[in-house]
Order: sequence, then structure tokens, then C-alpha cells
Amino acid sequence: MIKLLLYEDNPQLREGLTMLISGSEGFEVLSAFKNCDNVVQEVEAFNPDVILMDIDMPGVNGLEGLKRIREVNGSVKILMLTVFDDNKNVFQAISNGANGYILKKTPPARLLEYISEAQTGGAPMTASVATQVLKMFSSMNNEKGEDYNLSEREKQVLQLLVEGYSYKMIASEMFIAIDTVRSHIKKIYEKLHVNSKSEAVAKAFKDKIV
Amino acid sequence: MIKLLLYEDNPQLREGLTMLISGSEGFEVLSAFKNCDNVVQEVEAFNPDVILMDIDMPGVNGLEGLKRIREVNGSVKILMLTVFDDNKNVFQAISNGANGYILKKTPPARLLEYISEAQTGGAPMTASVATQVLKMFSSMNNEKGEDYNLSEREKQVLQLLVEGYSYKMIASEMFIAIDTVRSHIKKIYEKLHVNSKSEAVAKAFKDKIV
DNA sequence: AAAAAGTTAACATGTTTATGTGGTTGATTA
DNA sequence: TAATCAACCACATAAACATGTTAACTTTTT
Repeated sequence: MIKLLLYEDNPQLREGLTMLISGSEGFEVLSAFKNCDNVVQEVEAFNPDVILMDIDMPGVNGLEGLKRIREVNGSVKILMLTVFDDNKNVFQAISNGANGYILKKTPPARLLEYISEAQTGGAPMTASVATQVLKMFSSMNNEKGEDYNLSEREKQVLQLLVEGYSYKMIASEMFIAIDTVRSHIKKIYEKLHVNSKSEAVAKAFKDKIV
Repeated sequence: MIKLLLYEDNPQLREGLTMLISGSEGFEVLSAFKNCDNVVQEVEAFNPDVILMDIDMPGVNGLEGLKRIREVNGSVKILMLTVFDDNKNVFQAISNGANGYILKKTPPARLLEYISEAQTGGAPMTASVATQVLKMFSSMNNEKGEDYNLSEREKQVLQLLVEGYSYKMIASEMFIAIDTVRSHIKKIYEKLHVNSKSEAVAKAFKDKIV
């Protein structure tokens, strides 16, 4: 039996969702509220498995409610409900520890699946929301223009440099002579267009070589 | 009618998926291949709407195939198929422009939905995969844990170290004696719990001090 | 098969760092 | 007011690093 709390300001939708969920085998809505004004106390009192949280509510809204809950409870699953797949809200919700982000137009059967998935550790999200997430993900990640053509061995050496190994330690770690380490490093400097260990390490991070 | 190409090395699964998809109203598998060796030519020849791409294939695997397609075609929708929800592969696939990432155990009916969603611009992913994505998302966005209590002056020195300045250059840049630079750096090492320039630089990046 | 690139290694020379010990000054805090 | 801390400076020594040259051998590419 999955126990839920519901936060939704629209009375019709609140009633409808409660009826739908509580009327389904294995689901029970413990209580439903029209805003998050006392969300912390309510969550503590009812100790639900999953919370359905509308984003747009008068008073304390869903994002703020999410934050408040996460300050005291990191384990309850929270599914955000919204009418839009709004970029900004999605980002906010994810950063604040929401477990999923689904649209209100989600068909009832699917909604119940999503709740189950959230309860078992999944992060259900509608495809349109996932699109936003993926866009953000790839935009904030990498551009990594140059390749630098480091050979395998050179990458290994650079990796160890980054980890703070001295030439001597690298030599012993890689079973080669210290002079060979020097050779590799010289080559690395040429390829990265740097001339010191620190610069190489910095570049390795910046350009995500390691 | 959604036109698909299928890449999957397992003959049974390949046949099964082809039968399933082509046997469904509104879907058509144009062709199915057991590896990505000629993926670019095939995609150009068939011009599909959606591509189902297995990750693990002999020869050119799915991730490499994805990359090759994206080099010449940014619009075709590509859904990655895998048996696991493997962290590393998910990351790779997303970075390389996959439109969705679904598990092979996905029930047939749901698979068809996913294909439709991808075709209309969504990014379907199973809840378990989404969990990985969200974890990565919030981990790369986190605030630095420790503060390390670096003084203003120490931060400046560290900043210059990261940029590859030698002690001498730092001294002249900051209008202080080289021995003072040493003092600062010693203090920095203590505070960061490191004992070499490279480690300090690496830590500066990792913990977003600079 | 020839050319190019990668890996290994040695030798030499000068520079830079890491580390220790010592100190002065001025501002903040207990 | 005494103590603490940040910022400053100096001298000394051993270790680590940067740079140059040379060269044998292997693998990959052309």
C-alpha cells in the first residue's frame, strides 16, 4: 500500500485525484491540502511514501514546499505536478531534490504507474519534461573543442600528474624509467601548448581530458 | 507512419522487434542491422524518422554509431536500447545527442509509445534511467562542500598558481617578495591538505575554489 | 616498403619548488 | 591588554622539474 499526500489548490482536481488514487488497489491518499503553508508538520504527521505536489499554488507554492520538505526529509518521494513543461521550474525542482516531474494531463493509469515508479526509486518524468532536462544537461556540459591527440601512454601520465604524482612516482607506477616519464611529459606539454605541470593539470580539467 | 531503422546484434531480438513494430498500426521498420559498421550510409539511404540503437554490439557499437550519425544528421531521433541502466553509458549517450534511453525489458506497448514520443520531440526514458540523469544533474550542480577557509590573499595566490604562474611571477604580479609567496603557498597546502602544486591546482578545480 | 608516430631510455644543465627555521608588523579578538 | 592571525620578509638545502640532445625499437599509417 503506497501512502500519499496531495497538494493541489484546485478543489475539483484535488477531489478528482484523491478519488482516483484512493479508489485504486494499493494506493491511499492520507490527506490532501490546498497549499504548503504547513507542509513540514503535515509530512511529519502523516509520514507518506509519496507526495504529489502542484507547482502553482497560492501562498507557499510547490517549489518552496519541496525545499521545506527536503530540509527535514530526504527520503520521501516527491512528484511535481504542473500544467506546463516549463524549463525554469523543471530546473528548480530537480535542483531541489524532486523525484519526478509530470504533467497534469497525464492519463490516470499512467499516473498510478508513475507513483509506483517513484516509490521504488525511479524518477518518472514525461517525455516532454525529459527533453528539457536533456537540453540543459548537454548545454551545461562540455564543448571540448580540441582533441590534443594525446596517446594512451601520455594520457596515463597526465592522469597521474593530475593526481599529484611526482615524476619518480609515475615512473614506478608505470614501470618505466624516470627519463621516459620526462619524454612523455615533454610531449604532453607540446601537445597542450603549455610549459609547466600546473598548466597541464589545469588544462586537463578545463578541457576534460581527465 | 513512423519509419524506423533498427540496430541490434541479437538475431532473435532483432526479428522480434521488427515483427512487433512493423505489425503495429502506424509503424514501419525500414531495415534492421546487426552492427553500425555502415551506419552513416544506411541512415542516408533510408532516411528514417526514428532509430532504435542497441548499445552493446560487436564491431562499431551503439555509442560510436550514435556519434557517427550525429556528425552528419542532427534531426533524426535516436533511442538507445540497453539491458542495464548503466551510469556511464547514459552519460555518454546524452552527451552525444541521444533522444532517449530505454531498457530492453520495456513492455511492447510502452515501447511503441516511446517511439511516438521521440518522433514528436519528446525524450522518453525509463524511470530508472531518469534517476541516473537526475543524480548526475544535481551532482554537477552542487555547491562546494568544504570552504577550506582560504584568506583573500591565499585565494589570489591559488588563482595564479592555477593559471600556471611560477612563484617568481606571482611575486611580481602581487608586488610581494617571493618568500611571501612561499609562505602563502605553504599555508594553502596546509588548508587544502595537499603537498604539491599539482594537487592544489587539481583540488582548486574539483572543489570549485577557482 | 617507406614514413610517421609512439614508447622506451640515457646524459647533462640550469631552474624552480618544497620545506624548515627564523623574524616584524598591524588588525582583530578574547 | 594579551593573544591570535594574516601578511609580510629572509636564508638555506635537498628534491623535483624543465629543457635539450640523442637513439633504439615497435606499431601504425601511407
